[in-house]
Amino acid sequence: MSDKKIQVEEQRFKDYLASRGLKYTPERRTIFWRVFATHKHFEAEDLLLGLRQNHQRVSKATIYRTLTLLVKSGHLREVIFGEKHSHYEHVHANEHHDHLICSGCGKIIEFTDEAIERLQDKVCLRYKFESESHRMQIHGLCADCRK
Amino acid sequence: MSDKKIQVEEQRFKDYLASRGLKYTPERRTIFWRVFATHKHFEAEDLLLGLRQNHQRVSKATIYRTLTLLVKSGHLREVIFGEKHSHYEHVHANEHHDHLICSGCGKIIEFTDEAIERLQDKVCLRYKFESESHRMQIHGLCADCRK
DNA sequence: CTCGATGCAAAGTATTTGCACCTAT
DNA sequence: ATAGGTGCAAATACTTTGCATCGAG
Repeated sequence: MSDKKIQVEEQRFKDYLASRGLKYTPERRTIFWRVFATHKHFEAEDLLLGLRQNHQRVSKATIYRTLTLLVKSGHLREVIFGEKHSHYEHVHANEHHDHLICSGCGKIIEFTDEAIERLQDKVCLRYKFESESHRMQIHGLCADCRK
Repeated sequence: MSDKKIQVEEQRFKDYLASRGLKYTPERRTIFWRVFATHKHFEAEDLLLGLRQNHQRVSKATIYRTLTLLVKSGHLREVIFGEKHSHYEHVHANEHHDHLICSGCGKIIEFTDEAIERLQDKVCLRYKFESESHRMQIHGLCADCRK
């Protein structure tokens, strides 16, 4: 994502906060920019370490509190990959993807498949179920690890 | 599942244990039968409470240790429904199903869809990925909760 | 009789919360 | 000025582990 686009997102975040009387503090800005500085999935711990290496010290509590806000504001999505802690990824409008998770090297490959999306909608219809979100994960070995 | 079938599974479990020099203790038998006495998804805590109500006291540690064994022996499958703790379900040979999870009442609806399964295989081919297992979950509102 | 199993309590992980002090608005 | 935010340490929730004792094979 370009800096330009990140700034647009940042404004959306500021607006979100302002609209409910919350504040855009230096800590929140620091976390916001670190989160959008990378495009990989990450965990709370990764974020903490990344900030430390940049000599930007923010407490664990604030990181968790801010991640929660970023999920509520629609900037992040929480994903659980069979582990007991959360992973986060950016939300990109109009794009849904699923994951292939390699049990060999831990690599996470994203893919999109329109046909699967449509079939999921059909399943919902069949059960009169109103879908809010969905996720699909395939665990196995990636091409490299199969060799 | 009929008692007859459960006994067959129990034998498989005994064999599994025997084959690696492990023992079929009264505690393990107690847990085994409770696990197969119901067909719903359950959590470690449910199991503990269920046993308590039956005046069968088994320690939490043993429950966790035995659940791990039942997963390894292929009797149970571990599923995570967006919460941070595990849910378990029986493994039935040759049957794979996915889940609709109602965010209103917490109900979990199982469904199978052959077309989706086939498309998942195609995705794996596309990425030269060797699938070991997969799961799909759709979160939303069930028919009852939509009213 | 022996090695694995059990219960308990303590230790781990990942995350949340209470509180006194601080600061963006 | 004041409601909301921060860091810290303690609390929580779920699960695992160390250890002394027990019991299945």
